[in-house]
Amino acid sequence: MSVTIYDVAREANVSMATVSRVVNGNPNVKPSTRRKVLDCIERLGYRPNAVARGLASKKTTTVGVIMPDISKSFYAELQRGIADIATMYEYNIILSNSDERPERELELLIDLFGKQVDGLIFMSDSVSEEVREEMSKAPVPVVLAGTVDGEQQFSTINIDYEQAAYEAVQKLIANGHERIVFVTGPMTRDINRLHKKIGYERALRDASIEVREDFIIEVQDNYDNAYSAWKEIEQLPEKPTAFFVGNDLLAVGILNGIRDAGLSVPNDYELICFEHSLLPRIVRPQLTTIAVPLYDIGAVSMRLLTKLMNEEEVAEDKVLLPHRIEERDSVK
Amino acid sequence: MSVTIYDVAREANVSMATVSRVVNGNPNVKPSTRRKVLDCIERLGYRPNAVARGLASKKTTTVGVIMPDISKSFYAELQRGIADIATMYEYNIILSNSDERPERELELLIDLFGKQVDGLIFMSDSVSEEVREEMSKAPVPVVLAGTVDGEQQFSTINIDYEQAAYEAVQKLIANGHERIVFVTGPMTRDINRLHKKIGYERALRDASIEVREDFIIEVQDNYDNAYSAWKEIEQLPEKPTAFFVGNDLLAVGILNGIRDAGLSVPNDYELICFEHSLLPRIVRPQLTTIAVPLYDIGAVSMRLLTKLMNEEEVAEDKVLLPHRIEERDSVK
DNA sequence: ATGAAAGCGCTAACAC
DNA sequence: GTGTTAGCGCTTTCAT
Repeated sequence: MSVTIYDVAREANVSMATVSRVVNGNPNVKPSTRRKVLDCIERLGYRPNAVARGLASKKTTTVGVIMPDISKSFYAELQRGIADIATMYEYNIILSNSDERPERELELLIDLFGKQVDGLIFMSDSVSEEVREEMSKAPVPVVLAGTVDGEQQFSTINIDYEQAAYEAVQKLIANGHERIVFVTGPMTRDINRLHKKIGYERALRDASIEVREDFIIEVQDNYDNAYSAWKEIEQLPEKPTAFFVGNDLLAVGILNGIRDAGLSVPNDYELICFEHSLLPRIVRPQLTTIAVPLYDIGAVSMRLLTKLMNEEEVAEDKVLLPHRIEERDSVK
Repeated sequence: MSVTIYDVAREANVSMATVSRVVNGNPNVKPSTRRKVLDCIERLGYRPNAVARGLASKKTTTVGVIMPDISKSFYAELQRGIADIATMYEYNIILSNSDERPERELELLIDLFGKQVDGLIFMSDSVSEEVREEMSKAPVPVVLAGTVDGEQQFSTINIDYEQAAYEAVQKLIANGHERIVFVTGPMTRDINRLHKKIGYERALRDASIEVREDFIIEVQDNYDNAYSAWKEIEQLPEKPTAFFVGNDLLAVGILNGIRDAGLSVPNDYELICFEHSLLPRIVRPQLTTIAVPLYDIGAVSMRLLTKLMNEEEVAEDKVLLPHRIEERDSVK
């Protein structure tokens, strides 16, 4: 077996309580004793067992993170923000992918609470009823990162997606466009249905432009689908002149569709989208976007979670981080 | 306090051992008793405490994963493969980023072993001496995923980078090129110095082409640096005619440099690179690449780890997965 | 400043 | 088939 606190105590001729004190930096230890203990720890190669510590102290210094899919840059970037702050406060992260399946999300919540995480960060594109219920009786603090909570029930870090969408579409309108197609991921997602779409419609209405259902193109959230969607859009009886796209991957699909058809952005079509990755800077023309501070959303979420776990006062637990429009070459 | 196994036992008029048995699916329980216990569990809302279980059983059903940076698509994709197999075998994952700093890697190893993970997957671009030493005395199985171990000491899942590089360069040579630039991330990384570079050189030598140091361009591993590197390459006294690039992000940097200078791929230059993400399919022209099965590397690594953790026999613990050349439009 | 002792919630012999 | 009991390795009162 490996060396325990008890072995150290015996070796140093002190009680395990004293060893525990020096390991935990408790000041109530005479310097000479501390040195002696430290010495034995070193010599025996003692490493505290975090599981035993967790059982005794009821703190695991571990937080759970549930997200749809780490292989999507949106979440990977958020995760990096979360992880850096977690490191700073000395928490580990148990990361799991839900693929946005509510049953799976529920399973994971139960699993992670069972593992006694000290807190949880949850990401998804909607909060289902079962999930809401389970999170309501969570034994530890929960914060939603980059995730829309219609009920405003949980602590949440986001940007104002609706307003951002509004501004993007407004920009297109200011450039003289009236036939603006909205290309979006599944409308089953609250973020699309309740925010991006609403912002799009509000901008049109404020400019007295009719909202046309056939100008709202819903696709599965991947590059190939967006690329094929272009063919559908090409057939539209009334031709659009501009695109507002829900994210950069879809936007590049549309862009490539346009370009492979021998047409040009921004001459034949202007386009603006949300920015979640390097893509908008990498393609040609570079895309004008609404930059989403993903890393910051993750970092702020984790910071908030640390406060909640420490039972510190928090001024505001529903925060909207600023976004900005990144002017590049897909809009004149 | 929350409900414990003891509460359930009392409520069901059985011993905690029996409750433990039904919770763990031990068949030595009379069906009627099982039903009664299950009923109380349901009624009291009992959830097993995984920390206590871990302390008693010495198994945490948690594995540690150390990687340089989850926000890089290379690692995110690997991680997805790891995570899916982990889910299948009911392990959780503690994920942490090392930024390739050996001190940090060491810290994380110690931290994760302290948390009593049942196994560990390690990724990095080199295995430093301290890290090697710590992993050698690991209390649990370790496997390296997508990570070069010069000493062949640890279980490892990889592709044959050297051979892949060889084939890529050979392809360029077959197309008549003699002045082929190798653009690479830092040579401090074993994978670049010991594999990709060697494959490049071997291909040249086998074709009796001189290896020129000024044709090996080392850059920091990001898009902007590759983009600027183009300007440096442009100044080369002898002009290259083709590029072999260490990864797709760097390749796109070079590609954009070329195109923004008004030149064309594949007409003015041909280019081939390793493929780690969607990028090669997304840019125009689409890039000819060596496809690396990242997801599979992750999945196979995790599968191997499960066997090791179960002390099953493993036929081979150093595996090279197949790679293939993906013909697209950056090579004629 | 230090020690003794009682748990934390569970598993795993072992006994019946 | 079920109960008893001794830990797992630590933290945390409470004494001293």
